[in-house]
Amino acid sequence: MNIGLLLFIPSREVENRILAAVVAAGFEITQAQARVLMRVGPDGTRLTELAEAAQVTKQTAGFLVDQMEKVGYVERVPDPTDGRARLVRVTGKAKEAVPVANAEMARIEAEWEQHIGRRRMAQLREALEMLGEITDPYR
Amino acid sequence: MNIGLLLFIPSREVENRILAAVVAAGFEITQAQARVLMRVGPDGTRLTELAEAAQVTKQTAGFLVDQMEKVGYVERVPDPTDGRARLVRVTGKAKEAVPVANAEMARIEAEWEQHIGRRRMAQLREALEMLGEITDPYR
DNA sequence: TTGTTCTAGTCAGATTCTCTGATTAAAGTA
DNA sequence: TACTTTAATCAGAGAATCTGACTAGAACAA
Repeated sequence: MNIGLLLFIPSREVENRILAAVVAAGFEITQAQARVLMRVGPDGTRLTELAEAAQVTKQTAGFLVDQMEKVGYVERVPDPTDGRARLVRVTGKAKEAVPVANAEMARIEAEWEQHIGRRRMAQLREALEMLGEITDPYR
Repeated sequence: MNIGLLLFIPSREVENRILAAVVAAGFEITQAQARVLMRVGPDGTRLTELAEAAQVTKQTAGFLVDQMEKVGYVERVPDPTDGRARLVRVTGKAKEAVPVANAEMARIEAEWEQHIGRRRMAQLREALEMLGEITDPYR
């Protein structure tokens, strides 16, 4: 079976479940917004970088950041090192969602480990980490 | 690092590259259409099943099948076992894209194997196949 | 057989996401 | 200074997706 599909299925499972958990906890956020939000670094990240990391155009990233800014999940602050740029930063409000997401993620990982075993789970993660080195445009 | 993201990145890489290869070969198809098309079985598949497998609503699946039908990649035939249903079938025209997609997939897998090694590649596939058992709504 | 309920698919309408192309302002460079 | 590049935004359009309502056939219960 096609490894692209094999990757896609659990990837979507994780996305769906984490989003559902976060939304159930009262946060108003969409999948597309979350994909961008996930890529915001601890000290803020430029829009252009976000766009590249999330693999969308700057316009799309800007659109999603606009929405998240409106509901207060991110803020834009001037970049002190470059007058043209602004840094997108995650606010405290959005950070409250992190433990919710982590809890659901832990639940999923536990289920998976239950099914495929601890050894294979570790191998899966190792292989994926390495693949990230050549496929993640963020690095 | 979040395993959802770790899965998402290479998954999108595969999608992007296969789509690009197929489009470059002269086929007019989109990512969303391809995701549905991939799930059509050898003897045809009902729209409802396609929707479930591709994790979209019936309306969305219908919309995408309409488009693919217009350009001749699929056809709808009555389901002999159920007067309400119709089977979506892949046409010969669309099947011509399969070797193109397979070739690109092979190229990607070779690159990956180059980077992570044959053993890890096999472990990755094994783990993903097993995960599919509990996460693939098609099965 | 005859209702009643369920299922497959479609229609209508709206929202969300995403893109291409053009523009502005600040940096970098010759 | 003048030219080129870069970060971000504006404007407009197209693609993908959804919710809700509907039709026709199937399944089932009395």
